[in-house]
Amino acid sequence: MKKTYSEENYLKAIYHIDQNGLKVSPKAIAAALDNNPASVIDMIKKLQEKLLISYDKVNGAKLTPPGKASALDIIRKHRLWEVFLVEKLGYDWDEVHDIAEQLEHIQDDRLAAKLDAFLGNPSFDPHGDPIPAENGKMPVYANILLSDLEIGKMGKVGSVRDTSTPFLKYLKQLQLGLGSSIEVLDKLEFDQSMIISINNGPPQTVSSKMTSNILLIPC
Amino acid sequence: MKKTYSEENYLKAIYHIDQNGLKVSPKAIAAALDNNPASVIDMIKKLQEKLLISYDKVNGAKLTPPGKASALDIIRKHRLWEVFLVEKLGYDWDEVHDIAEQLEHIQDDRLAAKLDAFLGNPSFDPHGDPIPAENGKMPVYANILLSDLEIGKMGKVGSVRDTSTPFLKYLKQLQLGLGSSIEVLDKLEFDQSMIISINNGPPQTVSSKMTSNILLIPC
DNA sequence: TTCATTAATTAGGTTAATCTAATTATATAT
DNA sequence: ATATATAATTAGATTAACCTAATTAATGAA
Repeated sequence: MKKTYSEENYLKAIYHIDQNGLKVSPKAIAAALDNNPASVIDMIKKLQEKLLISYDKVNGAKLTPPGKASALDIIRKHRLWEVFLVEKLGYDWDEVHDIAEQLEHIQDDRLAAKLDAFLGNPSFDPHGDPIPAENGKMPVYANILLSDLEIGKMGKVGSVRDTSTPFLKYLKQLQLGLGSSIEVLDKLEFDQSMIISINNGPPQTVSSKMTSNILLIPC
Repeated sequence: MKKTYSEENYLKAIYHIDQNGLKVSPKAIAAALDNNPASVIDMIKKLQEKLLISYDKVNGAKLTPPGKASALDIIRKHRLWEVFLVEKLGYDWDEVHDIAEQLEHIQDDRLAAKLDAFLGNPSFDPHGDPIPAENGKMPVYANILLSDLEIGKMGKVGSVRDTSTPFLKYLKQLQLGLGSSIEVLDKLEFDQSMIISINNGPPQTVSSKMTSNILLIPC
C-alpha cells in the first residue's frame, strides 16, 4: 500500500521517539515534526485505519509490524542516501540531513537495493547510525553514552543521536567527528556538565545536552 | 523564490510543449500532466502572479526568463539523475524516467553541480537528450527525425523524443537503442508508416508515430 | 482532595491542488 | 452566416494536511 510523503514522516518520527524509550504521545510527535498536536491526532486516526499503528491515550502510538517495516524502510533509504551524499558527492556530514529527508521518499521497488550495492553495502551512515538491512535487521555494536562514561575513562565517538545541523556544526567547531577519542576529565554534579579532552586536546566543558547525544565505543 | 513540486511540473511541461513547436494551451498542458484543463487554468493564474509565465488565450503560455531558467534547472536535474541511475546504479534506460521525475524535485543549492561533477559532466542523458548547463545553455548537435529521412538513407539513433516507458519498451523489443543504425527501406504514403532495417536486420514496419519520435545523426 | 496546569481531543477553518458540471468564447463546416 | 463542435473559463466541491480556539481529560502540587 503506497504512503504519502507525510505519512512516511509520521511513521519515521514514531519509530524514533519509541527508540528513545519515550511514550509516543501526540505532543511528542508534534514536537518531532514541528507541527500541531491537533494535526497529529488527524494523522493518528488515518494511520490507525491503515493498520500502520495502534493508539490509545495511555500507551501512546505503537507501530504495527507493517508500520515498523515501513519506518525501517524509510530510515534505510535516508541513511543510504546520506552515505551517497558524503562518500560520492563530497558533502560534509553536517550538510546531508535535509537533503536525505527529501531523498528518503523517492519511490521505486529496486532503488534501495541498487543504491546499497553501489555504495558497497555500508553498515553505518556518516553519523555512525546503523543502516537497517532490507529485512529490517539492524547492525549492532556495543556503545555507551558519553554522559554515562566514568571520570578517567576514554572512548571513541561511534555515532551521534542528534543529527540536526546546529548540533553537528557545534561538533565540527569542537573538532569532534566520528572516531575522535574523548577522555572524561571531570563531571560537574550540579548541572551534569562534563570536562573532557578531545583527541588529547585541552580540557573543554560540555553540557549534559551534548553528552547525552554522543555515543562512544568504550576503550 | 521556492516552488512547489506541482509548479515545477507545470513549468517543465510548458517548456516541453513549446520546444515541440506547439501552442501552450490549457488543453495541451492538461494532456501533458494528465489532468483537467480547469485545474490548469488555476495554475496558470498562479504562475502568472509569480511572474514565471505570461498567458493569453491567443498565444497560450510563455515562460518568462525566470520561468525558463527554472524549467531548465528542473530538466537539468532530471537528466543528470537519469545518467546516475543508468551509469551508476545499473538501471536500463527505459526504467529511469519515473524515478527521475521524483528526483528532479530534490531541493539543494549545490546538488546539481555536485552530481554533475560526480558523473563527469555528461552532455547527454541516456535517451540522448542534451543536459542543460548550469547557465541554461544546451549542448547541441545536428540531427534529423527518422520520419524526415529519405528512402535509402541511413542514420544512427541519437535521441528519442518520447521517453515514456511504453515507448521505450517498444524500442527495446525492436532491439533499438542509442547508437543503433537505421536504414529507410521504404515509406508508405497512405499512413506515413515506414519499412526500416535496424542494425542491418530484417525489414520491419513502423508507424509514423514511432518515426516522428526518433532523432537520428545522419550518415 | 481539590485546584491549577498540561495534554488530548473536537470543532471548524485554510490552503494547494485537484475535480465535475455549467457556461462562454472561439473555430469549423456546411 | 449559422449551426456545431471544440476550447477556455467559471463556479462550486473535494481531499490531504495543516491551522487556531475551545473543550475535555489527566496529572500533579499544595
